[in-house]
Amino acid sequence: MTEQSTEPRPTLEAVAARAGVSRATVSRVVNGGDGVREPLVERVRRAVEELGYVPNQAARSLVTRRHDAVAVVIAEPETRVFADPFFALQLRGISKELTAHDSQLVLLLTEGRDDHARVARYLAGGHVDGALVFSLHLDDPLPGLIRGVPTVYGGRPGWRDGSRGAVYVDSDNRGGAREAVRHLVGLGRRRVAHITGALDQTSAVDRLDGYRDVMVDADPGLTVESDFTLGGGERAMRELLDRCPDLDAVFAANDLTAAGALRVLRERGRRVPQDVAVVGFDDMLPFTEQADPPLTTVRQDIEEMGRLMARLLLRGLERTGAASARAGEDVAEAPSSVVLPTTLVRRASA
Amino acid sequence: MTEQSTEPRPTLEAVAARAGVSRATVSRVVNGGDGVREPLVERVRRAVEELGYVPNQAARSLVTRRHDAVAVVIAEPETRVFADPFFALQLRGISKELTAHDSQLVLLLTEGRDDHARVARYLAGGHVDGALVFSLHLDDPLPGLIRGVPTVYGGRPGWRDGSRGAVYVDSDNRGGAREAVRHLVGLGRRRVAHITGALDQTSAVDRLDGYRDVMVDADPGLTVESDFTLGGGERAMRELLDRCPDLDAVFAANDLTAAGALRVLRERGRRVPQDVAVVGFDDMLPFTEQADPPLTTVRQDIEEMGRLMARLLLRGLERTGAASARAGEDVAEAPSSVVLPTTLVRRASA
DNA sequence: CGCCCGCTCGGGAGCGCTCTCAACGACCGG
DNA sequence: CCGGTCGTTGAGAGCGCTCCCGAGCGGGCG
Repeated sequence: MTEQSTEPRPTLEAVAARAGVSRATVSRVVNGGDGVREPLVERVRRAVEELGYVPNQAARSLVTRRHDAVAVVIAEPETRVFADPFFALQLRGISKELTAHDSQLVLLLTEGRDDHARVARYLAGGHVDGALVFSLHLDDPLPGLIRGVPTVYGGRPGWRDGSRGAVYVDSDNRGGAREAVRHLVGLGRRRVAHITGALDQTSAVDRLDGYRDVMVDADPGLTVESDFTLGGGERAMRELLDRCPDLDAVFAANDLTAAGALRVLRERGRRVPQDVAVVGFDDMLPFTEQADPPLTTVRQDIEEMGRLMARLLLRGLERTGAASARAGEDVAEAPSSVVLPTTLVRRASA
Repeated sequence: MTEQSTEPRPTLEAVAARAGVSRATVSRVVNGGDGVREPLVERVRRAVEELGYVPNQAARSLVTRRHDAVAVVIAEPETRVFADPFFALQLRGISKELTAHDSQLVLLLTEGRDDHARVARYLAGGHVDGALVFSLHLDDPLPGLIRGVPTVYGGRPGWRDGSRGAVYVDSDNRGGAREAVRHLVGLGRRRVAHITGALDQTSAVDRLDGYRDVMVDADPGLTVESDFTLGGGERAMRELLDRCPDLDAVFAANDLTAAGALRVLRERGRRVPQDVAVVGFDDMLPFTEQADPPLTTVRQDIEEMGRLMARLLLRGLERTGAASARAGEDVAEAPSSVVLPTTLVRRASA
């Protein structure tokens, strides 16, 4: 392992001495250089360069109370998270946005219940400026434990009392589901079934609601609860076929579920899309394109969701910290939740 | 967005006042309580509890020069990373181990070349105690830029000069490949082809070497270069079939590539495994189990790799920082690289 | 009985930085 | 020509913590 170099890193003091100015001046230059005359700026810059000076973040945080770091909390009791590229893409979007604002990403993965306390303590400890939280489940205790830390949620939190002012970024799950089902109906399908996702997640609930919006008088037997997994999709599809052999379309809560459905349909000798049309949700590439037949699905821009979450949080932080805002300047609005549109991607399965 | 509470967080001083002791004593209790008599410990603990005191990490780091944080660097010029659960699982292993040692995980994703400098600067800035680096590509400039930060690599770094003492954790790619090919040979296959991974990654090179170890005199035409992707696997399989129509087995550098191969084989009317046996690499679940036919593949324990990387790094840090080690106590060995075994998982495809 | 040692505890310095405030010129208007 | 003002710089305090050192106090041993 590469060893830690023992030579001490240069301090502000050292740079000041070398440049022949005071610590305060060096500090000013390092932090943008406002109010320092050009020749001095130049001299300080050179000294910084020569000494390879890098500010000590700990010392800085100690006085500024800013950390230039944001926690990303992924409460993840199940392994499903890692079965699709959802979080990876989201992280990527978040990372991009944070990097652009010189903020670091502190990743907090939880393992079971006890861990929630740990995460809450960490957040309360003021190590980070804010938090981005993926609250997957309706009964997740975490949101209740987070106090005093600006937070943006990924996906609408499922609180009974109407998500009391929480800021979140979500896809238009309900609208997307509606579009998917309308598409199936537009194809002339009348017996449109729905395989739900795990109904302790708002995304699954919203997609189910979207389905119901269009299929107002649908046979309740055409809806079967599942869990967003491939195996779950298979099981659900078998149950549906047994119960309603005359169904002519399936709207699955996500692509993985749709994949399970496709497999069972083939197994039972139904042709897709001739006998049964299938629509998924997510547009999980390259899987959807490579499926047999290529899957018609509802696309959501996952990376953009991540980017937006970060942007919302950072904007909120700026606002709070903007004591220095000039009078007369518009104070930025408190950020509010955003619901991103979805688009139906038509391929061969419906 | 939940607003930042403005009431100031209690300091050591406040706890000391409440408990009627000095700052130093509170500090001792907070850091383990050695050398403080029981009744005092109790009183301090209660004061901490009542005030909800949480140590200010910035202040602490300022003097201790420890951060209890480790950077995870993912140099990721391609999107392949997010197509399989590789990094997610690795991260999970890392996270588990770090959590157990009260360390935080700072995630650094890079976007293109300029970002390497940013990452290097951050690491040099002494924000973290060490780094875990996934150095995917042979020509990756990052390892050269990392100075003075204890580092453990994920996967053998591909330096020409023999990886000069770098500590890494890797799977036994070569051995795993050998086992896979031997299995095919054991099945009576004589024309065993290999679809390589992206050969600018050591894992791909090592798997190719493993293949060659067994197929010493193989027709060079049976090896075709690819890139670890599904589409790449398809292309490679087509090329192979055109070139060597008589092949009776394929060892693909990973499961995704194998999936592409399976698809093309079906398309061309070859039965798997009767006409052509196929083995993959990774055991990427649930995909391998659900493939048609279920894929025989070489499993590597990705999560364990992550955990091990973190453990190695932390052990190295302890060693360096263990100035307080009692004389006579064995000084821990400098950690050295670990190569994890792989196992062949036999399913239907070979 | 006295001395010395070891265990507890508190005092205080200082980690590297930011930020306020005062000092100092230069410059402008009256 | 002088007072006021603004722009530029430096001095110094202090963020919350750790850790060194020395004071105080028993207790064991000679």
